[in-house]
This record gives sequence, C-alpha cells and structure tokens, in this order.
Amino acid sequence: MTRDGSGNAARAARRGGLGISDAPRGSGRRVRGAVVDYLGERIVTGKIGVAETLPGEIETAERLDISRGTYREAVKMLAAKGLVESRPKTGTRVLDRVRWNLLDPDVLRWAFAGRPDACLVRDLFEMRMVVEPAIAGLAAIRRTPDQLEAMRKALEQMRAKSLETEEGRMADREFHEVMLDACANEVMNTLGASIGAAVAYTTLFKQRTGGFPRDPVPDHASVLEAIEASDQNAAEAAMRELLRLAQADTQDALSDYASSP
Amino acid sequence: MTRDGSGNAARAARRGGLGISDAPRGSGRRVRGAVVDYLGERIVTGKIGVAETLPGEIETAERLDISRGTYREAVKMLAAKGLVESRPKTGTRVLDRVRWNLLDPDVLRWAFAGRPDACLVRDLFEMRMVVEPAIAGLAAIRRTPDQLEAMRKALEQMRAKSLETEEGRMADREFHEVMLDACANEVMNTLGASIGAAVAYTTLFKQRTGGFPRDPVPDHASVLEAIEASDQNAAEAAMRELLRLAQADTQDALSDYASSP
DNA sequence: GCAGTGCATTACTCCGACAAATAGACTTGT
DNA sequence: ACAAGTCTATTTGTCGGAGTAATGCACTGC
Repeated sequence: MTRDGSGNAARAARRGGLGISDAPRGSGRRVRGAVVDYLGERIVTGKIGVAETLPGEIETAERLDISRGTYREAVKMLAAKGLVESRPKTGTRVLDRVRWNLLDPDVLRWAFAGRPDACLVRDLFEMRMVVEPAIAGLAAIRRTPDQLEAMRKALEQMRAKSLETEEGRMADREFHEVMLDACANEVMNTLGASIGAAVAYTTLFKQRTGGFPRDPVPDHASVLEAIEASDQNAAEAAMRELLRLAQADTQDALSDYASSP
Repeated sequence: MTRDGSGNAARAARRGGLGISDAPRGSGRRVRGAVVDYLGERIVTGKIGVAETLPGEIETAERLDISRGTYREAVKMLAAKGLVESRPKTGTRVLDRVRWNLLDPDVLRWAFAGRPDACLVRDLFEMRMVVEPAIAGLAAIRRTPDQLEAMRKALEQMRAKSLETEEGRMADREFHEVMLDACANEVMNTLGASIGAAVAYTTLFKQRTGGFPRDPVPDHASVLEAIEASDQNAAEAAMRELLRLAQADTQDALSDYASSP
C-alpha cells in the first residue's frame, strides 16, 4: 500500500494539460520539465512581467499541484538561464531582460513559442547578418573534404524533398550544422547552434502562416559553391544574400500575420 | 533542541574550503552555489571528462557532505547550462562540448578560472573580431547624447585610475556596457555581455601574469571619437584595432605563462 | 532624526520514503 | 541458435515535512 495521502493520481490527471505527453525522452521532461517550460514561456512572453515577484514557494507549488522540491528545481533551472533570482525574504523575482541569457536554446524556444516578437526577430537578423557570413567565410577556408561531401549530400536532399517535409527541414539543419563544424571555432559553433534553433522556430512559423514562397536551394547552392572554391569573400557575400532573402520572407509572413490575427 | 542527527555544524566546517565566504550576496551562493561552481569548474576544465558518468546522487551527495536535494538542485543548474544530462538507470553524464552553452557567463567564468585554454582564447578573439566591431558600428549610428556623455565619463575615469585598480577596471566595464546599450540590439547586448565577462577574466589573468604593458586609453579614445562622429565605418575600424592590440597582449601573457609555469 | 534591535517572512537545507523509467540479464518460443 | 518478450536491479524522479539562515521592515531608544 502506498501512502499517497492527498492523491497523486488525481494530481497527475489535473496537470495533464501541460504537455508532458508530447515530450522527447530522456531530457528530464516529466513534471519538472513541464513546469520549467510553463514558467519559462510565461516569463519570456511577458505574461509574468519583469521585476514581478512570484508568490512564495509553498503557494506556487500548491497552485501548480507539485511538490516544493520539484518546483524549486524548476526555478533553479530558470535561475541558471538568468530569468529569475531568488533570495530570502524578498522571494523569487523576474530579472531585467538584460540579464536574460537570450542565446540559450530554451529561452529562444520560449520566445518563439507563440507569435514571434517583431523586435526580437529584427535583432536576431541583425546579429545573423554579422555572424553567419563570418561563419561561412571561415568554413570556406577550413572545411575538410568530408565536410564538403556532407554538405553536398544535405543540399541534394533539400533539392529532393521540400522544406515542407520533415526530411527537408532535417537536411537544411544538417547543412548548417556541418558548416558550423567546418568553421572550426567552438564559440561560433555554440552561437550558430542557438541561432539555428531560433531560425527553425521562425521557419515553422512561416509554414504555419502560409506556405513557402521561395525555393531555398539556389541560395544554399551558391554558398556551397563558394565554400567548395575556398573563396572566403564569396562565401560571406553568398551568405549575406541568403539572409537578405530569408529576412524578406520572414517580414512578409510577420506582416501577413499582423494584418489577420 | 534541534534534531541535527549527523552533525550539520561539523559538516559545514568540513566543506568550508569550497569558497563560500568570498561570495556576492543574494545570488543563491550558499551551499548550492558553491557546489555548482565546484562541479561546473571541474567539468569545464576537464577534470571530469566528457561523456564521463558521475557517481550516483546518494554517493556524490555524501562525498560532498550535502543533502541529496541540494545536490540535485546543483545538477539541474548545470543541466540548464547544457553541461550534463540525467536520466534514470544511466545516471548523470557530462555532455559533449558542442552541447555546452559556452556563452553562458558562468560557463565562461569556469573556463577562465584556472589557466586559460589557448584554443578557447583564440576562438573567443576570432568571435570578438566579428561581433564587437559590428557593435561599435551600430552604437555609432544609434547612440543617444546621454550614452555619449556616460562613455566620456567612463573614459575619463580610465584615464585617471589605471586598469590595475578596481575603479579602473570598473570604468572599463562601464565603457563597454554603455556601448552595448547604445547598439540597441538585445541579442547583441546579451552576447556582448557574456564576452565582456570573459574578457574581464582574461584581463585579471594578464594582471596576475605580470603587469600591463600597454595603456588602453588611446584605443578606447579613438573608438569613442568615431562614435561621437556617428561614423560607423571608423568605429568598426577603431574597434578592430583595439582588439588587435588586446589580442597581442593576451598572447604575450599566455606564452610568458607557458614558458614559466 | 537616526542608529540599533527584534520580528516575521522567505528561501535554504536536510531527511527519509516511495514512484517511475530503463539498461541489462534472463526466459521463452520457434 | 536466435529473436522477442519479460523480469529485475539500479538510478533518477517526486513527494511531504521539519528545522535553519538570511533579511526587509517596523519598532525602539537615544
């Protein structure tokens, strides 16, 4: 006989709506993972405002129908990402946006969960326009034959499938991932991966909004061509052009979305 | 009467060596904070190797002389930074470096805690050489009069005190912080702040190694001058020059250090 | 008016028990 | 002999409760 005094089964049923079901395995996504996502998204999207103080641990844990320990672990993960800070007497408060680790993959995911914020999209593209050409340029002068071959295969796969299929998106992801590897810089690799994750979300958003108006293969092909030729300047230029087009598409999707909520 | 069965006081005394004393207040730096730092540094510096599996929660908690709950909170914070992953039966293992969030301020701090890794320093400078000129350029065309004034004051303070004083380093920090603010891009702001933190650690390292061979004021002055003139290209060029000099100094300090451990 | 003190509130730490997932050994059927 | 399903031991996950430590704030005394 379990001692389950207050009804763990009933509790599990009540919190079933948080999206635990559709979770990748082994990523700590059970009760705590769901709570982290729930709170993280509410904070990043502004439902819980900056400088706002969360109710006490006991109260919040009860409201979410979880134990205090689990709630604390969730809060500590948010604290590790710079979203909140806890101290005795004052409680747990949402930190100023400048303290947020905006380059954390989870934070970006939460930021793009709903309707993307136009300012953030703009800032992100501005950053991409600085970083990604540099990455492509470095990849052009450092790539190994194996990486070149992998990028060719990924591009071929993109040509075969469309971006509307899961395989197509996978190939796009692979293309950029190999390029990141090829630039042989761990820091840029980390940054590029975060950005890539964010881009994937905006791509998904563009798809939700209304189809793909543009074939991404030509842009990617010209980037690859420059990398094959070990031409740093050409690679940078090609990547800038790719970004210009992507930004135009995103802006279109965003304004379409704005005009018809 | 407290029930303190196994001697909390004795435990606190035993773990006194972890550096809890010299901690900033209110940042969660008590027992858990010390453990996070301890484990984080051991992982990032390679004392605990990639793909290595940590001993079980109970065993590790006992070894560190802390409760299982506190240890779990610490591990969850490391997991939030992409350093480790836990799953039942398998245990907690160190993730591959590509999963690490190298742009997290804490991770960078741990990376630069001991002797800086030459590869990381190189990668970081390569990244700075891409990002920081862009930041300076944007700041040049977006700065407000207030920000201009603040940067002037910070530079003046740098001129008055040296970088060997706490006030001087503070002024340097302030200078770069205001510039980040002036570029009016939240994502670049986050990135710049992380980089700035890392730079502060290398600066401290340069100081430990053997004094400052160069006066940083002229470089900063020319950056500020370009920003005052709203000249984007000049600001980018000035920042590139500043970075070139800083990199040279760091390389010198690093090779000095290598030749005399 | 101001410095020092006490109190109430909040997070922090600890403990022990049970639940759930799962890698690996084992069993079974063909 | 081999494949597929089953069982078990191990590890993290979750829970509840109790005492500890820090600290903002009101109060007191000068």
